[in-house]
Amino acid sequence: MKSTIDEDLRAAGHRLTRTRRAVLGVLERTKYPLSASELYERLQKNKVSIDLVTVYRTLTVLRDLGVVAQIELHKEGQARFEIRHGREHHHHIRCQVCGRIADLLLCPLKKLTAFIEKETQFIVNEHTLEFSGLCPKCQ
Amino acid sequence: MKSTIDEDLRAAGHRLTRTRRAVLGVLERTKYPLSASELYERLQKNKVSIDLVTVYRTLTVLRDLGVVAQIELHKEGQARFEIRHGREHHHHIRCQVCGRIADLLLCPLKKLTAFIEKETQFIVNEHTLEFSGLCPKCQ
DNA sequence: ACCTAATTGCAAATCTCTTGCAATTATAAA
DNA sequence: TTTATAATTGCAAGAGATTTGCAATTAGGT
Ligand SMILES: [Mn+2]
Ligand SMILES: [Mn+2]
Ligand SMILES: [Zn+2]
Ligand SMILES: [Zn+2]
Repeated sequence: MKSTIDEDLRAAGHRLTRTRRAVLGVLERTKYPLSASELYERLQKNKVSIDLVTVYRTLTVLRDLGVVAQIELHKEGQARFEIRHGREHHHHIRCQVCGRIADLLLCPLKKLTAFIEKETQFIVNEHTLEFSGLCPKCQ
Repeated sequence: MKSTIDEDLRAAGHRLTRTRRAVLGVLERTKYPLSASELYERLQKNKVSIDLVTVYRTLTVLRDLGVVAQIELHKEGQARFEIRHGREHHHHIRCQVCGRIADLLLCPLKKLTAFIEKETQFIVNEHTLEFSGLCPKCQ
């Protein structure tokens, strides 16, 4: 039933290279979604030399495979990515002052999605749900 | 109780100029959120000559005043704006094929917001909720 | 009419993300 | 192992959206 990331990549004709392993490693170790440039910085700290372009291309591949999720937070101007493989679908809240992002381990949109499909006659494939406000420290 | 857009602008030390009136006019007449460049094109068709930079600056002012809402749809890469003043808070669904955007005249997040505030200790100020899928014509 | 602050246009800069292309590398067939 | 083929990567350049600097214009109040 469940496949490994390596299997997912190979099934699509891709390879799990050293650089991809490094990108996945950083994402696995981080508990909130990272932007491409943040990821790039962390790789450099880890003495892993990968061009920023390669980070983007890697994220595109992993996102298209469904291994990582692309998340766009309100007014951030840059996409963020986090591991999706083997994790529960969830949403986030972001502090407008310090930028801290916390997971919301829930999704309340099952019923609403069915309702919207009936009302609009659209087929709903995706949704984004994001909150922002003030974290405990910044209040 | 209710203020006019003109009053809102003046209260903040701004002026309701001809160009701002033109921007607001286009937004009033359009039933879905427009990007800055779309707005710019429509102004040109209306023989209103306003620089794209001015469109951006106008939208920033109106957004900060709460007169228009800034909406970011998943993977669109550009912000959209629609009149908020005097309208009900609501959300949208976008067709992944033709790009058509429809209003969803609902918001199911009152209770969830209270729950999240209790759970995370954040104060929630904003949320974004967006759906995407296939519209009836593109299925 | 005069003063001051707000507004605007134009050019240039930023930021994020993508593309072209040649060099490198992984994988598997021969 | 050698060879062929396709995937991967880096570097330079390009694109698209949005912002900034600055001088010229304009709106409103006194
Ligand atoms: Mn998360
Ligand atoms: Mn709307
Ligand atoms: Zn969800
Ligand atoms: Zn809502």
